[in-house]
Formats: sequence, C-alpha cells, structure tokens
Amino acid sequence: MGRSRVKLTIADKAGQADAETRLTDGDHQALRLWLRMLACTNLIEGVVRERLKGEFAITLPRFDLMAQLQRSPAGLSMGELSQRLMVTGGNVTGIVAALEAEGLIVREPDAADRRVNRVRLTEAGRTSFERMAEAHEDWIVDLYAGLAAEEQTNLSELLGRLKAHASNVRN
Amino acid sequence: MGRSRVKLTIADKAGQADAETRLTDGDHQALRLWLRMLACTNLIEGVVRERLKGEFAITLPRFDLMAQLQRSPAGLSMGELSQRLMVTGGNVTGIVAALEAEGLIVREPDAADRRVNRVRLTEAGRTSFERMAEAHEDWIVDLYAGLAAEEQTNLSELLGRLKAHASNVRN
DNA sequence: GTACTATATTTTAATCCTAAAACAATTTTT
DNA sequence: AAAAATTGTTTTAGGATTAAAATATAGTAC
Repeated sequence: MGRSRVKLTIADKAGQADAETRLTDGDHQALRLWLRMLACTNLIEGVVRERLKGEFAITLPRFDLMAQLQRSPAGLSMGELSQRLMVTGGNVTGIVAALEAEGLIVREPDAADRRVNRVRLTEAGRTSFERMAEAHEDWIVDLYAGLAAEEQTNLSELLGRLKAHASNVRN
Repeated sequence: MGRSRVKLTIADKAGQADAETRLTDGDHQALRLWLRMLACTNLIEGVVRERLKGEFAITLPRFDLMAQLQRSPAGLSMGELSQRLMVTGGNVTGIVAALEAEGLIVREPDAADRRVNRVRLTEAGRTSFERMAEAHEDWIVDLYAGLAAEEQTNLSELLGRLKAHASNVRN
C-alpha cells in the first residue's frame, strides 16, 4: 500500500474548474480520478445553480424542495421532506419558511396529528416549478451531449458499480 | 427536444444516499445519469468529511486549505489561496482565522506590500497535515477499489470528455 | 504632490447545512 | 389515568459559502 504525498484541491466552483491541475506525478490513479469526478460534478452543479439563480431567481435547495412537493400534490410533512431531501429537519424549516414567504408554498397544520405541519405547492408555485423543471432538464441534456448515448450508458454502469462498492466501504 | 416531467432529489448526504430512487420512467437518460453521478460524488465526499471529522477533528475546507499550504512551503497570500481553492476572499478569511486559532497556520504581513497577508503552515500544522493526507489517500483508494485499474482509466476518460464538453456549454 | 484608479483584504448580510437541545403532541406502559 | 417513551418540529450554536460594500495600501496621471 504505497503512499505518496497527496496534492489536491477539492473545492472547485463552476466559475473556474480544474482541481486536477493541482496534481503531481506519483499520485494514485484513484486520487486523480476522484478529483476529476469532483471537478465534473461541481462544474455541472455550478451551471445549474447559476442558471436557476440568473433565469429564475431561485436557489438549488429551494428548487429541490419544490420538486419534491410537485411529485406529491397532496403535500408532505416537514419530516417527509427532510427524509426525501436527505437533510436535517432544521434545514427544512428554514427553506420552507423562505418559500412560504415568497408565496410558492403553503404550510398548514395537520388535522389528524397536531404535531405535524403539512406543506404543499400553491398554484403559483406549481406553475413556476413546471417552467423551471423543463429548463432544468434541457440544461442537463445539453451538458451531457458531449457523450454519445452508448457512452452515457457506459458511464452510468461504471458509476453504478462505484456507488455499490463505496456504499459498502462506508459502513 | 422532448421534455418529460422532472423528478429529482439533488441533495444527497453520505448518511443515506440514492437520489436516483426518486426517478420515474420517461426521464431522460442524461438526467438519470446526472443524478447517479451526484449520488456517487456526495457519497464519497460524505465519507471523507465524516472521517476527517471523526478521526482528525477537522473539516474538509480546512483540510483543503492546509493541503494548498503544504505544497507551498514559502507560504501563500490570501488572494493566492482564494484562487487556488476557487472560493471568495471572504471565505478564505474565515477559514484562515479558524486554523490560526488552532495553531496550525500563521499569518504575517508581507514586508514588500503591506496590503498582503502571507500565510503558512506551522510546524505543528505540517506534521498534522502529513498524517491526515496519508489517511485521506488510503480512503480514496479503498473507495474506488470496486473498479479495476482499466475501468478506472475508462471512467476517467469519459469524465474528461464530459468535463471538456460541459466547460464549453457553460460559457 | 494631489487625485484617480487598481489591488488585497476584511466585513456584512444572506443562504445553506449540521448536530444537539428544547418543545409540543401523541402513543405506550403500567 | 398518570407516567414514560416516542415522534414531529423548531430553535440554537457553529461552520461554510457568496456577493457586495468598506478599508487600506499601492500605483498612475496630471
């Protein structure tokens, strides 16, 4: 298990890119690969954030929360949102408060269980989200258009195996 | 350019994983691929953050900043750190202040240009970082061990092409 | 040499995020 | 039914992040 010095930059905002340029000879293949993967992901996520903000004046977390609500027209509790978004409850509280202030969602106490707050999109929120989601999917399709369909399948398969293995390692 | 409804969860903490499970038939291949990629990256980054915190009581941004300093023994200015980490100056100010308070780095005014603050690792910081960096590289190698060397090369090549294309799209 | 401009850094206000504590309401135990 | 345990949500304290404003110093133009 030879170990070389690690040279890395992990943070990599969409604005500029290239954590990789920091690497030196002698670094492990896996480390190089990781930095390249991180650079890719940050690049794409940065584009999405930038455009959501520039074209729709919304942040990614708020967009994600609205996406969950759109898929559950009957509404979701704070706890369900927390699970689906895989963030803490306190975090959901803040994002919901912001979206509610903008009139995109409403929050009403559950009749059956008074501990529960039920959240759903307003009509304005639903309309607004639909427009954003269309644009979002187009952006992603364009960003990945550099790879042919077969290559995308190939990439997906490799990532699936990586994810499966890494999930085990985590525990 | 057919558009289907977008169903997605982007946030994906290391603790649980799987933004993908939120997808429905009819979503574009690129969107599915993107969510899988995001899930992978978040999984691995989560493991790294968790272990850095658990085993070394340090955050990832602080680790990254120390990594830059280790590669520049003569020290770096705040602005150079900002460029290399690809974050804003205000962000660097905060991280540097925290690391300085822990005695891992020092910050001293530049003799030639009094606007400049020069930052470098202390001896304690250097020793500490070396131990962490070794562990870090081992973690990454293990996390990627589910893919054979050839597959890692293949993955790296695909990501390289993706990054090149997406970089163009961004502008 | 004074005024303008450019550069380096810090500060401020906003957002996002977590972990842990505090609260409130429901359910279970006894 | 009272006490205990569980569950859902919010609050608090600590980080990380950005954009934009404020400071401080350096360099340029006149």
